Amino acid sequence: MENTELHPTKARILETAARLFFEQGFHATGVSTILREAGVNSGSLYHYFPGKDELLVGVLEHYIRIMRPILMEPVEAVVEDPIGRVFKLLERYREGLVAFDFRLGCPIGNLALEVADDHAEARRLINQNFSNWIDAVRDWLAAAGDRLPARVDRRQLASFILTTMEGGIMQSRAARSLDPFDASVAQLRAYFDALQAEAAGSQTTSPSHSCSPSDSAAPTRGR
Amino acid sequence: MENTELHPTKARILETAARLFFEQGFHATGVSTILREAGVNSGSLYHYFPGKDELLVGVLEHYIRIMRPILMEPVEAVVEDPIGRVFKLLERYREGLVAFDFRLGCPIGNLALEVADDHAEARRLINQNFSNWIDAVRDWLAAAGDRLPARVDRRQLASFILTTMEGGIMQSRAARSLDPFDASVAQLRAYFDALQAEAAGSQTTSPSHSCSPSDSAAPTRGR
Amino acid sequence: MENTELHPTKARILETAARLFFEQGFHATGVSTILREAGVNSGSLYHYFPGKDELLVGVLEHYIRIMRPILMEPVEAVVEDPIGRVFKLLERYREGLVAFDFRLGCPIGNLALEVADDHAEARRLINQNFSNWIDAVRDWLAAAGDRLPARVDRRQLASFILTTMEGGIMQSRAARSLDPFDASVAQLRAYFDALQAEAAGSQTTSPSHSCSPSDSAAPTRGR
Amino acid sequence: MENTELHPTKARILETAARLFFEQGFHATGVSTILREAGVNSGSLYHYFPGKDELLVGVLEHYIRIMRPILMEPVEAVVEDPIGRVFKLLERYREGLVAFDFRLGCPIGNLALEVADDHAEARRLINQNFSNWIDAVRDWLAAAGDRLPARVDRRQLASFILTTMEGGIMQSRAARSLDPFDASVAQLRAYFDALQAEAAGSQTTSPSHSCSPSDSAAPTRGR
DNA sequence: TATGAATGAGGGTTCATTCAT
DNA sequence: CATGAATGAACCCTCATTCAT
Repeated sequence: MENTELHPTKARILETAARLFFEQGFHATGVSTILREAGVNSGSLYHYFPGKDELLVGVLEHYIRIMRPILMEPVEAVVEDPIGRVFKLLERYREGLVAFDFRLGCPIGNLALEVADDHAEARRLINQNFSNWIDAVRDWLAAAGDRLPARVDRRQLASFILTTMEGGIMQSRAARSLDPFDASVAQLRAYFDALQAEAAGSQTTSPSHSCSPSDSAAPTRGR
Repeated sequence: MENTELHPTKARILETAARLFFEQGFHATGVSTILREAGVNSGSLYHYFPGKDELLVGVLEHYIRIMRPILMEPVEAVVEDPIGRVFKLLERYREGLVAFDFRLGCPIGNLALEVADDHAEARRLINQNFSNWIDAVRDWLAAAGDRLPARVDRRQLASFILTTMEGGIMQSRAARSLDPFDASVAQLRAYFDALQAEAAGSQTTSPSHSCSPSDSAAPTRGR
Repeated sequence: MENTELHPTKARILETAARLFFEQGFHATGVSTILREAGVNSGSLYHYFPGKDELLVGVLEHYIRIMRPILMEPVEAVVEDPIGRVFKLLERYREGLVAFDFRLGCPIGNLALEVADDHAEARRLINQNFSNWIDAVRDWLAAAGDRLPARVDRRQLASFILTTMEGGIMQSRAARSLDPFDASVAQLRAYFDALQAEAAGSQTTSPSHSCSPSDSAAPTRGR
Repeated sequence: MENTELHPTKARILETAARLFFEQGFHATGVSTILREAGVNSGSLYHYFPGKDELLVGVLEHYIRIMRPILMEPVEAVVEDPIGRVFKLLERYREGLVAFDFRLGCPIGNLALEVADDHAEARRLINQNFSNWIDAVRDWLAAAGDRLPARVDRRQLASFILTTMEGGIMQSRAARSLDPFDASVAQLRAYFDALQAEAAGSQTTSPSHSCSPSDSAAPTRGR
């Protein structure tokens, strides 16, 4: 569905740049590498993008377009339970860590720390990516209804989930081990358990279909 | 105390490189910039370091040396309460965000995402930095004794605190706002409250000097 | 009246290129700039002109076409006296210097020094432009009849007037001041006065309607 | 004498750039050509000059340094008569036209029309070159004493000589013929004759050692 | 005719590094 | 140890031009 209206060459440039920025970082990726791997020559790239910075902007807009279809919707298709979706999403990132041998994490997180300061528009779009991610998760949390205490701000909690993902991935990449990621997710799970217990305690209705700690997406190895 | 045994030129190179890698990132910092700002010339740099990569290694070792004296010890000097120290430390990073207008966060976190994949030794040292950070916090948590449930792995929890810091900073830099950082810290605080409540519930001893949620370092604005 | 038979697109290309070559020089003007400012695309330009060099040729032919209508004829319409026309023409260039803040001078002169060596056809047309300019002024001088000494070659003198204009403009642009131009014109005026005096001395007829030095177009400031 | 204190590499870059800018113009000369012909590689050039623009500035400063030793002093060594020096100097430029087959003229004049508008510092130095040239000639004219009328501003007249040279060269290059240059010099000579006649007429002393028109450096062919 | 995507050589410049002094 | 000139590959980008539609 993505890039439907885009010129194929432009789409190829965008996808190649996205991949390389993800794999190597923005500064470490030379334009010539993008050109070679996209099978395009320099003039064409600069026909579509004024410069490397604008290509970065294009990549970040690309991520905004694809986030829901390739990240949230697959999770929603597989898991029904709102809170289950949260941990399923985290599991996806966990799988990515394994699949790419800890060398890749979250493309937005990488760019956030590398380029945000110097590129105003890029920073804005990185923030937009984060914001959309949080909003999608917040919608799941909202769907959890009274299974979470009313006092808990759903958007703050969603932001905390993003925090857990990004912070967990950062440590696991450095450690080349799932342990830190799993540890963080386990603690988040414990927090959710406490929240659900609190919500259940302050209610008259039956605390049905709770997510038990035991079906955690992240088995807390090394505990 | 750091760099006591270092040649002053080497120390100047190291400190300049550390600052510039922090401010601009590793790839975005040219060797010539380091030379200019350190007031040395290339021959001197390459006398002390075989190359830019090894300079990065030196910087990361430098961070290992200074972490406790400039990060943990000041916190310990100001706050006595073990759990209070955790949130005081987070407050330090919060102050850094404000002081540098959201353009600087955690130097190790930046490098972790930018260079970890390609530099084996750098990755190892980044991990060592994280590990030392976690161990220091774990020691504080251990000092909290039975104010936290026995079932909670102290090191896992310390790692989760690092996760909260790094993930919160990443979002706040992108948002150029304290809100995401504060939101994450507020959720962490809520988790700690739950843990302390649980620990207090399963005990006969008096739950003295608990850190109440109200003295949070991070006012949860925008909730 | 110019470009009557030209296709409007071709005319627009020509006028835009002429303006940009004048403002920026030939090499400093990119084809893409011409395209953008003329509102055409590359295919159209290369439909009308085989390349940038031929566009230059077209521009020089364009100048040949417009020189008399926009340069000589307006002068002739305003001034009747043949010698007066010479200095009126120089005054026009003086006004151009002021109007464009010394950043523009004579379009042909610019191209003469920049491209004449490498473009045979361009050099020929630049020479043709100079030649036409000189011929027009020679006609004026011829109309002055015996007010100038018979021994003076009218075409040589006309060439010297072109020399004065080009050399004066070159210096005034460099100085960002009218002084050098005015100085050169003042000296030329003095030369004309001497010539007219000589002619008057060797004649029996009345020295009517002489151009007195006092109505000089170029007030000799800074003398 | 020039470049005595300059590093040999820097001097070679400067001389090569000066020659190429002269032969091809500033924009038409690629940095890579300068590097190749100077036998230097890019890093070295940028070690001495921040960029191509500053190299241009260096070249113009170079011209300021060498103007008197290679232009004025040889003329002074050969010709004693002050006014004779003026026309000897013009003869030198005439010889240059012939020697380089009308493809080279005055390096400063070329740059004046090509780059003056966009490079503030270059424009200033071009003006300085012109100014120094004029001052040197003015000194000769001053030495002519009462052989020229007192009413004639010596510096204005010197500027007019520069004008004659630049305007004459421009036309001769376009024409690939000495005729325009010679024509302009012939007219200038006629003007000088008139001035000297005027000066002689208003004096009691004998008009000794006048430069007669017949010993003109520029035989007025094609008259 | 018009359109604008594609071409690829070359533009000026910076890079990390080496090495003679 | 220090100096700073030298190296040349690589950087991002623009150039004039071609060509399929």
